[in-house]
Amino acid sequence: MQPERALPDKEKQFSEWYSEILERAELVDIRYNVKGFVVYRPNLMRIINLIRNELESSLISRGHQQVMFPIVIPMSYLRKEQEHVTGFEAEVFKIRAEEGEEELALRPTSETAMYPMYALWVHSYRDLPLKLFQTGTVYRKETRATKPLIRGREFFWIEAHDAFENKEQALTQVIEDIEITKEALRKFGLAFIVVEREEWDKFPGAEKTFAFDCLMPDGKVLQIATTHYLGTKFSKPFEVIYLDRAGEKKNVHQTCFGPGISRMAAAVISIHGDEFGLVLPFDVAPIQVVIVPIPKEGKEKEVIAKAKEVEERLEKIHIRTLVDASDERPGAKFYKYELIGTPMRIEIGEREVSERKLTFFRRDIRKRWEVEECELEVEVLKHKEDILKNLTNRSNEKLKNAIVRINTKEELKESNNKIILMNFCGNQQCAERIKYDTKGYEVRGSRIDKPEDVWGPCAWCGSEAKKVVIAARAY
RNA sequence: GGGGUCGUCAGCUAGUAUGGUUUAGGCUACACGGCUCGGGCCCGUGAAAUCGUGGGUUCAAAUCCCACCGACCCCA
Repeated sequence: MQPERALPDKEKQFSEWYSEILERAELVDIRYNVKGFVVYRPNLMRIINLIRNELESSLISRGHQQVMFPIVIPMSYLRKEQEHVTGFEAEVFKIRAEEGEEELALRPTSETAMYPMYALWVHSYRDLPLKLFQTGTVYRKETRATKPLIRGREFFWIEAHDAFENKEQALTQVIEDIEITKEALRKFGLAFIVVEREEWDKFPGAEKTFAFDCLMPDGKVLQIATTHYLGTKFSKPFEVIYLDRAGEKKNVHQTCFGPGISRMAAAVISIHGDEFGLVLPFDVAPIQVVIVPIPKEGKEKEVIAKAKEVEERLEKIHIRTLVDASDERPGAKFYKYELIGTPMRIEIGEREVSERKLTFFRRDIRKRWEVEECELEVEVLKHKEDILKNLTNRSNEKLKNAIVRINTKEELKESNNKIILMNFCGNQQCAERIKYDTKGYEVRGSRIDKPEDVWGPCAWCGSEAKKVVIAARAY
């Protein structure tokens, strides 16, 4: 082992670790040289597509259909809902209009692109619910420092936009969106908290906003998905109206759900990774098992034949397998697949062939062991589960240890890289003071996955607390 | 919006203070050949940089000056 080639310590120097892993594992290339825009390389796209498929099939199995809307939005559409424009206009990329044409915006999100069409498509309660999603990029002209996959001016996500007859149905959808996200994050082994955002911190134009936050290694939280109840705030200006069973005109109640694919990838990379590179659970691993043949002079054929045989057996049980028979040295291959996070490795050399054994290696714990060849399938499937369990436990543990309860201003000021649980008065001014006086702690909202009862006065201002909230530094 | 730091092969960089023996050097990666193969071997050879762009000063500019472009950081 050559320590000088290991990555920096993830916990101590997260930024350095993150930049290096993105480059070394060939995930992104930042040399495109436009602020906030990076190139996604094949190793990243394969992970991203697995995340994307997971979410898309989950949406489809719950009655959504896929669409694709234009990337440009006429400014007049964007301006139809007042709070919405106000929230986004500053960071919209505009395409200057030619003489006599309308100015266009690159979509910062697609409500105002989609809802004019919804108005044309929805006439009757029979057209509802309307559940559509698209996968694609959106654009926001961030002025703050950008970080690949975490804060870009272009990002890749899914947005599902649903329309219902009434509030109850819409709120049921919000719960379903939360379920979809939880399900996916469990497959990725990521710990999370779900919060309802404060009144002033909602998505521009939403009645209610719910968000998923993951804990990054530097103690900041990363919002990786949101779902919003929009009420009739958009259906009024966009006139998305249906006739109900009594023949009465009604505005639809809408929801929108935005799981961030690039941010989920960032979370998987950051939360599971270590000083040797990525650590991927099976469900997001482009290669799940890599077979490294170890040739000895004169025995190459037997070794390769055995490797191929093992590969075939694994493919039969739908394991994404690769035999790396290139002429690099075995050691170089070991490091390479550890760098890109391949969860399991099987080494096959002369010894394995003659003893009818296989040498296994697990990326998450970096341990080797031997099993009888006949145990192959059982062993792989067993460890597939075990790896996910281990990553989940680790990640849950870190989240649990980061959450602390505080009761006073002083405790909050002294907190460092913690997720704070505190009583809160509910005032925006108070939240702004907190952010200003504590080097960036933001009130993220109240947990809905683990609700808490108020146990004292507002930890900041001392007045009566209305709720218990999470406060954290955030990306 | 205000302030700062920095642009040299694909990556990391030496050289810039004091302009001139530097054919702009090294390590990694890359290509070819050899030797190997149970944790990134080793040996040899090669290719690779109009020193971010444009202008200026000078006998002479990567080095000094100006402008622009780009990246990064800090503060509001």
